[in-house]
Amino acid sequence: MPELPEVETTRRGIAPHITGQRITAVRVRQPRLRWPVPDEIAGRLPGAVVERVERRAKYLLLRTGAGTVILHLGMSGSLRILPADVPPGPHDHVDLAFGDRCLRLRDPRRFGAVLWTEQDPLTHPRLRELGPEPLSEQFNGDHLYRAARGRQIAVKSLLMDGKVVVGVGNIYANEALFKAGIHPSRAAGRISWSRYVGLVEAVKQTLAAAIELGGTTLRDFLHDDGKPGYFRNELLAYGRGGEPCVRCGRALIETRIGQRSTVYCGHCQR
DNA sequence: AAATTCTCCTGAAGGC
DNA sequence: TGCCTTCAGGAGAATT
Repeated sequence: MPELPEVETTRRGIAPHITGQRITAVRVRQPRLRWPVPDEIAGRLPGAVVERVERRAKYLLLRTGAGTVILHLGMSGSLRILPADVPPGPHDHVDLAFGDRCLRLRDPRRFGAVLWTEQDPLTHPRLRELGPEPLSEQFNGDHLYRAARGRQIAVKSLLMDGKVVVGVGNIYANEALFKAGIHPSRAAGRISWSRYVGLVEAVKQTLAAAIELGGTTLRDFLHDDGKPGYFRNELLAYGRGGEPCVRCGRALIETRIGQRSTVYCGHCQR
C-alpha cells in the first residue's frame, strides 16, 4: 500500500523518464477510479510536454504546458515505465504514451485517482486543506503540540489526519509511535510538548529511512522498475502483532484504532 | 467543531 | 483441491 515513501520512490523512478517528454497519446481504459477520470486527461494532454514531476502529500503532480495531472495511487496503485507496445493487464487503467514508451497506471482496487487542473494545483480542492509535509521544517514539535490542544482523539489518529500532517499512513504511524514510546490510544491533548518533539523526530526518521530504502512493500506494491522495497524488513511494530517487542521482549499487542490495524508494546509505549 | 462510521474495490488469506 | 467468506486499507463523505 503506497505510503509517502513509496510515492516519493515512484516519483524519483518515473521523473527521469518523462520530464521534458511530449505526451503522444493517452489511453483511458477504465475511467471509474475513485472519481471519474476527467475527459481532459484524454482531450488536453496529447501534445503537451511534462515539465516537472512533483509530489504533495501522497499525490503526484505531472505539470505540463496544458495543465497538471494529479495522481493518487490509493492503496494498490502503481506506475511503471514500459515499452508502449506491451499489452495491458486487466487492471492497467490509464496509459500516457511518450512515443515508444508509456507511463502506465495499474490499480486493482481502484482506490486511486487521476485528476486534472489548469489552475495552480496547490489550490485544488484535494490539496488546498492539507497540512505540512512531514519532512519539512513546518512539521515540528510546536506544530503537533498546538494541533493536539483540546483534542480527545487518539494520538495515532491525529498523526494520520492529513489536515495536521500529510503522508503519515497507518504503517508509519505505528512505527513512529513505537519508536517514540507513545501509546497509540493516548488522547492527543494529554501529551506533553517534549514528547511531541520526540514523536516528530520519530516520524521524520522513520519516513526518511524508508525513502532511503525505496519504500515499504507489502502485498501488491511494486516499484516502477518492478523491484520490491526492503523497508518491510525494518518494521518494528506494524505486522508484528503477537511477536516479541524488540526492546523488552514482551508480546506486541494488536488492536484497532479508527478501523485501522494498530500494533504496540503495552510495556514500552505509554 | 470534533469524532466516528461508512464507502469505494479486489487480491490474499483463512475456513471447511 | 477448491469454493466461500472475511479482511485490509487511503482518505473523502456522511453521520453522530
